[in-house]
Amino acid sequence: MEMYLYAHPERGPEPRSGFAGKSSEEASGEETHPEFGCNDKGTQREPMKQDRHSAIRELVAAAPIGSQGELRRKLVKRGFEVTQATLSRDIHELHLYKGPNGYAVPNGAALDDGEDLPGTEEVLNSFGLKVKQAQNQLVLITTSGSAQPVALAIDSEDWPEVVGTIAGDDTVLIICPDNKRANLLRDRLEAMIG
Amino acid sequence: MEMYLYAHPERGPEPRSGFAGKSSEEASGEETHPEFGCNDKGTQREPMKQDRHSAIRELVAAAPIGSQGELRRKLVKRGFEVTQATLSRDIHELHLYKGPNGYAVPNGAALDDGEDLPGTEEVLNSFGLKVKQAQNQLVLITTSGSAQPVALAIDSEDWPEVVGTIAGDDTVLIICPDNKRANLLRDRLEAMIG
DNA sequence: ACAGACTCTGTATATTTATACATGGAAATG
DNA sequence: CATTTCCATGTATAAATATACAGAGTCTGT
Repeated sequence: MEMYLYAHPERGPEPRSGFAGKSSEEASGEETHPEFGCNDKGTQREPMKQDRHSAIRELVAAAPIGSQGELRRKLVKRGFEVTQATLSRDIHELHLYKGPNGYAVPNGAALDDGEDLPGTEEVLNSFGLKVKQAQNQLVLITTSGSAQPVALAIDSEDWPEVVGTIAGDDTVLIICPDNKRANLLRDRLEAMIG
Repeated sequence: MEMYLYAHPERGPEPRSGFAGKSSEEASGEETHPEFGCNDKGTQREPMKQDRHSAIRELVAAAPIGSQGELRRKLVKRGFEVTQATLSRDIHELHLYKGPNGYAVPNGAALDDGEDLPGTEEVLNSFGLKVKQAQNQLVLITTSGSAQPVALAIDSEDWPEVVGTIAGDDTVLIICPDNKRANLLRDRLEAMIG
């Protein structure tokens, strides 16, 4: 949900899921033992959470961790006594992902609801320099370092004249179905470059 | 553990998780209804699973899907009648990740465990989305950030139909000797994507 | 020092996900 | 054709994850 250190669009309440039995992981009774009553962590102010988060990041990066119970055991070995509930929250706060190989740190790509599409016309007008054609291929020259965003904008247009784009640093290669449509697209792009 | 087609270092039995109540998602009783007895899918051979997988990829890419129940409802709207159990398996087979924004397609950047070349079939199955052809050129769309590793895998195959490849962020351009062989290669790649 | 606002966390439980079994159909075998 | 093998999938249920509540420290202002 919170999108990490980014835009944070956030929408609904975003429910998560549940818990129940004892779990084969924790085997014997040892899951719920930090005394009982309730809180007690205040041992040394509160930097504890920070450290725990760091530890989690390390552990997750080091070896595949498939469940919060497993993570909990590893944390205990490092001296962090916490319950599964807290780990669930930690994982949420750290924006970790869970996949085939257990938990993983986020790798960019996650931007789902990002609404920051600048608009092809705008981007081209700002960074586009010129367009050249070679049969069904178009080579779009942009200002240094802008090829990537420009290609992204073009891709998002979903134009039928565009089969695909590949961007370098200041060059975007656009593959068109055929010469005819490459021509068409070239005119359109040139118009946008102004 | 079926392990499927992938590198999957996977260690032990790798347990997953559970299920229990009725879930607010499915509200009234309608989750478990496809008759009962058992199988019945054999309707039209078996391409059904393939289509379902494609649909899942699309839905997941289109909007944030936070649970399998939610995914199930969207699939039903598209005509796919399946149970949560099947979706759990599908998601496993598609190597999808679940994060702050719901399910997401895998990101090539996460390939840090294995040291050996993953193998074209595995990589394509995980990151390949679709193939388009423009004359003697093929444009392979991959999940965000996975083009590089996919291109690498294809290059290492040393196929005679491949003259060369160039990879961007989510697009791989493959140059073939001629249209005929581009066609041949396209079919092969599509088969590997599933 | 006390009340109010916050934060962090545990407990108990609701929700979600993964799996052990079992079934039925298609394709492969004999 | 009967038998054996796979495969995809449903059902029931175990396992895992998220959350509603509530309590205990910490701060702050009065």
